[in-house]
Amino acid sequence: MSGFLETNPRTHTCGALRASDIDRRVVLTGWVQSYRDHGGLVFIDLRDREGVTQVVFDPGLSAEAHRLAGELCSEHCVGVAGKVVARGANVNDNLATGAIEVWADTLEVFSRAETPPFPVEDKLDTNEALRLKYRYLDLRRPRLQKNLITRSAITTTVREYLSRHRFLEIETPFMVKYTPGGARNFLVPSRLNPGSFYALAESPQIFKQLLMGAGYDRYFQIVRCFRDEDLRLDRQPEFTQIDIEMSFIDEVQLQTTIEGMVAALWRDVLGREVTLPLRRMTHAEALERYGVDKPDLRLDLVLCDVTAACRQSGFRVFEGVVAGGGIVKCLRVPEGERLSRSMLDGLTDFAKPYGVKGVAFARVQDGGAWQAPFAKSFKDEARDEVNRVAGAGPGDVLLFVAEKAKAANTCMGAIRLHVGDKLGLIRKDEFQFLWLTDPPLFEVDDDTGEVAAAHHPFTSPRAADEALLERSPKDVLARAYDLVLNGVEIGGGSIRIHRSELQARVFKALGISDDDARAKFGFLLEAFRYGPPPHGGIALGLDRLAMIMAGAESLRDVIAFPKTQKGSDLMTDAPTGVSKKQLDELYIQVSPALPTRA
RNA sequence: GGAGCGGUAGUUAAGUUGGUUAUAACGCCGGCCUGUCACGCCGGAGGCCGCGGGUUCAAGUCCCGUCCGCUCCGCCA
Repeated sequence: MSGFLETNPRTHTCGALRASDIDRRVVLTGWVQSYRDHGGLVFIDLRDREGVTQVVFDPGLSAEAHRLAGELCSEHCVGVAGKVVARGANVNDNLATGAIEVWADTLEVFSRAETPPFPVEDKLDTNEALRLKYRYLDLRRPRLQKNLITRSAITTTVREYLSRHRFLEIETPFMVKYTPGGARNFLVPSRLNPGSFYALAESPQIFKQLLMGAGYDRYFQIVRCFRDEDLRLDRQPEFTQIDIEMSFIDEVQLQTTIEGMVAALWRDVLGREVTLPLRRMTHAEALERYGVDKPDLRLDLVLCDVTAACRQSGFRVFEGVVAGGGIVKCLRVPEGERLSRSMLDGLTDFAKPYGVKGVAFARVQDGGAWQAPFAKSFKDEARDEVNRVAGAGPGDVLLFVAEKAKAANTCMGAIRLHVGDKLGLIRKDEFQFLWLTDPPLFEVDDDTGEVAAAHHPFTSPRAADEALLERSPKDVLARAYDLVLNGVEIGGGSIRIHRSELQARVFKALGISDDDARAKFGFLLEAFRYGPPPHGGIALGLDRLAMIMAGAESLRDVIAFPKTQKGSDLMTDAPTGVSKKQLDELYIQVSPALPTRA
């Protein structure tokens, strides 16, 4: 049984052989992808992560190998030795190795496979739950293997690029002090300190700033982060960041460094050139024109604000919303005849989850008149002004949402993408990068007036806005930036505060008392009493980056062992309950209100 | 916390206004086949219709609940 690999060490992968290898004696290993028994000849497609090669068993060449081959099944793990032969008239153009085949004289079955619960191939869309339960089989599919190979290529290039630019890769703790604010933390009980908990780091933010203080002026880490928030297509509870921090730079220098890395990634991994510098847009412009803080620029449609024109338009629905402090947002869709009545009516249902009551629409006629249910009540001057602001002309359809600003923007942003997708206006082969700049430093709650950090409390305000910290916090803009790619936020960062006087003012604006600040971030504040450098950084979402670069549809497809939307791992069955003994050791009691679990 | 979609053979799906024995394809098992590559041909086995209640003479189908998966809103400094 043993000994095959000793006498027949693997010579090639299953994606390697070409016409130039004809007559060579080779040894391949892999899994049986498919099996075609002609009674006389037996063909198998042998698969490894590099590709597929056809292997032929001819009883005339080796009766023993042919006999063994007759018992093969899908997903058996085998090794074959034999000669590379030209396919002649039987070339298979669908295979990279299609010019040749291997005439095997020796077959070793390393291990047999039970019939897999689903076929190991790309095209079938098997139920996600089943795929996750048998993740190790799912991961055999070429599509997923390609994704993980791409992901590995990304981290290789990142390490090369950053090392070349004198960044140091430094690890920081996962088990950290709980810090309030921001994402919910996973907690880890401390056995040695009963009743006390670590938090799993939601990011290495404070540690990398401390490293700057310590003089490691260029740091990076490809690091796992943990956030106990609800999952999405592009959000997992544990995910990986390319975490970066630099001293003695401003935002443009940092962005230039990151742009260089992005260009290197696209060149090395995808063989595509990225034009630098990347486009920039302010946060305010993004909200105004795209309704979101992560515009997808593969689509040319833009929104406009027609609140002023609607204030006294005669159309009471809009007037009422405007009088109540809301806004009216408009999307101009060219070639509006392609939008059917049922599609337009359907938009109201589409808008509901956004807390929007309705989506109004008007077809613009020759001369600028509207064909719309509310056209009669809409004053001509107001209509002309809307047409002017929207740049509308005959044939266009205008879509309107009138709501509070946040809901109107979010909803119209979503409608823009929805309609653009329906009409095939999104250029799917493009990579549209964008730096989003100058976001507000604070988020001010409309109802309570409470001030919260929009990014994190160490983000520096723009120098010009410092004077507004006390007077008008909502107008203070931050030295922060997001990197957006095709409508996905793939990174975000900021220039940090390194002057304690400024930090104190920001804390004060946030309503954090000196005592609070000391209790929560005391070690950072103390560290920054000892000559911290000016510094700033960014964190890029490796998973999202990999998802886009690999052309994957879900974050799960670029993570080897992802979790379901409820955060469970269907393969290992995590999370599970634990024994009373384990809990006792940690001085933890599970609430009796909970039904007990395994 | 909320909304929507889905769950039928190993897999992917069909299953009509509730009505005989729940279909098909692929896969699987047995047989045949020396140029296939989605091989082909002949035969066969395979079902807790997610789970629990209810309505009904009768439930895969209708109602209620529940579990799981997916997508979204809220949430993600």
